[in-house]
Amino acid sequence: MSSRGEEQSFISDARRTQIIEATIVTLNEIGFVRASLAQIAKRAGISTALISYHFGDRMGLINRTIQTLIEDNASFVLERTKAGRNCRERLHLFIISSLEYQETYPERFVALVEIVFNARTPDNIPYYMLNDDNDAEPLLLELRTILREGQESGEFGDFDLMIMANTIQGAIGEHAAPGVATRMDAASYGAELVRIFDRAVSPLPARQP
Amino acid sequence: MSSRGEEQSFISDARRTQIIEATIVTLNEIGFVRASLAQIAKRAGISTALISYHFGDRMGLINRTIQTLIEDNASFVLERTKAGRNCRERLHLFIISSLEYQETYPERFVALVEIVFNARTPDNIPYYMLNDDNDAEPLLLELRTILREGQESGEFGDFDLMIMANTIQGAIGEHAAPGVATRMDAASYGAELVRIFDRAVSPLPARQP
DNA sequence: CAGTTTTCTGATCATACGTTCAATACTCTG
DNA sequence: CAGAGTATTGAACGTATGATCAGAAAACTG
Repeated sequence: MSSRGEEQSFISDARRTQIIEATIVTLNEIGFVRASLAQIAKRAGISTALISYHFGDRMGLINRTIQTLIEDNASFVLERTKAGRNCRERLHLFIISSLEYQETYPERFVALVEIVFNARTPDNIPYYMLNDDNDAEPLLLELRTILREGQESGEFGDFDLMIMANTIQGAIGEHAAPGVATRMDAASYGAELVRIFDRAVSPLPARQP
Repeated sequence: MSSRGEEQSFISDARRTQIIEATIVTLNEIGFVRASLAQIAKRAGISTALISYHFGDRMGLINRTIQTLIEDNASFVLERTKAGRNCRERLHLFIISSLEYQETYPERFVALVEIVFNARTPDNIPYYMLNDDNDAEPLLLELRTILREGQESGEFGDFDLMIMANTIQGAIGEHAAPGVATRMDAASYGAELVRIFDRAVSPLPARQP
């Protein structure tokens, strides 16, 4: 193989995941701005040169890390969501398990936020401004699918698909931020969100005769 | 006065606002991470030393900038919101004018996001994790007031005040991010949000006899 | 165990950053 | 218009950063 070990390899996969985990911890503790290669290397107990060796670039490391975080979050939520017997149930599970993920892996969620709102693509486009048609947002795509199928089956009423998906996503993300909400456990918060969006999504009741 | 011109002064207020405006433009164009004093100074057509002279610290500049942005946004929205004749109308105006602000001053909104999600307090606490009981979030406070008064007057139904406020705030913020939504004008997006939260907030219809 | 490849480090480099300071220009005021 | 206070600059400093490289160490292979 080439001297630059950027591509897949044998045992060093473990090293790479170790470095990524150290990156996540560092991002959570001191944030994107101060998460230098030196800080990450110290936390991983290795030299900074080794990080460059495995990921080539600092940007390479960041990209792999956010990829890991998104896949993690997505598989957690999707696994629990697919147990739903109908669209309404799947929407409930989507909301609840999303909040459960935040509560279970808060450092991973913070790391994800740190990258998404700090990093920019080589074209200088912020991650949080990125077009979402690609597969960088599997959860948003799943959410839209649930909503669309619910509309098609008549389970849900009439609303703008994209906007409702964004709104639900925003509500879930907002749970992490504000002080009061953070002090509330995910289950209670999730139950209330379910109540809110259950009404928002359901068909209008038949007009009284 | 002291040789360090950090406090209020005569004509140099203009300089300070000029520097703050340059900071906003820079944050919008290249983001928080790359928005160095040199870049800001270049855009303002002055030296970096002058920034330090007026704001003491880089952190001082950032704090003044975010303060300006929050006040700007708040006064824009609050001014339009108070025209509402009842809580429902005020909620509508709150949502619509918030989106209108984003559409009218996109670079200010981006700058606000860049700071909130990048900067940390001297205690290493991310801004987006800050407790919201203080006056750093005047719009969130207003939103809660609207919802509370609506509940007290019977205009609105039963829901968790804090969570509903967070949800609405998240929905508004989310408008800026996703590709599809960004390509939609604020008025249409706002109208749909109003529709969604009108239902979420209104009292349950009387049960059929 | 000899040879080859992969993994890893310490040292080094250029660069960019925020901050400081002495010196200069400007703007008032009396 | 002199003199005092204010505004502004260029240069310099110390530091931290990401990247590079030659070479050591380890792991693997035959």
